[in-house]
Amino acid sequence: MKKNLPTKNPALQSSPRNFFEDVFDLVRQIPKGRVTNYGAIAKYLGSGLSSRMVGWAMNASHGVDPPIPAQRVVNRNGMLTGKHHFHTPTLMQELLEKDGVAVLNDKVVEFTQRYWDPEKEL
DNA sequence: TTCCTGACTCCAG
DNA sequence: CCTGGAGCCAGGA
Repeated sequence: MKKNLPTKNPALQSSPRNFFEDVFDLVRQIPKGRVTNYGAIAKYLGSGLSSRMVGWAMNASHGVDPPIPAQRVVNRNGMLTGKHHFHTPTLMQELLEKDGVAVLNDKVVEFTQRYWDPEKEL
């Protein structure tokens, strides 16, 4: 029993609803101008999760309402590894800059200062 | 069912 | 400092 969800998103229909729900919910809580990484989300959400799963969830975040600020999730080095999964390869950076986050060479500038740790902030 | 792949991370060399 | 391999969990072929 994990289907029959009232959603049009196929990813949400055939997967553990909690997982996506939790990831999306947490990502939405990332403050504007801050960023976090996949591992931190995985760790915060629970023990069994791996960072790959978080990226996998982000892959399903398109077309979700309310929108997911997926641009605020980068890898542990602050690099925009997921940029190619956006509508355009430059969209992720553009969204971050709109958030007031400078990006240089696919990396978040001053990543350690911008870093937002859910375990500490929540 | 087995095998491959992935928006990641850690550890060894 | 950089590279490579293993671990990770779920989904698709």
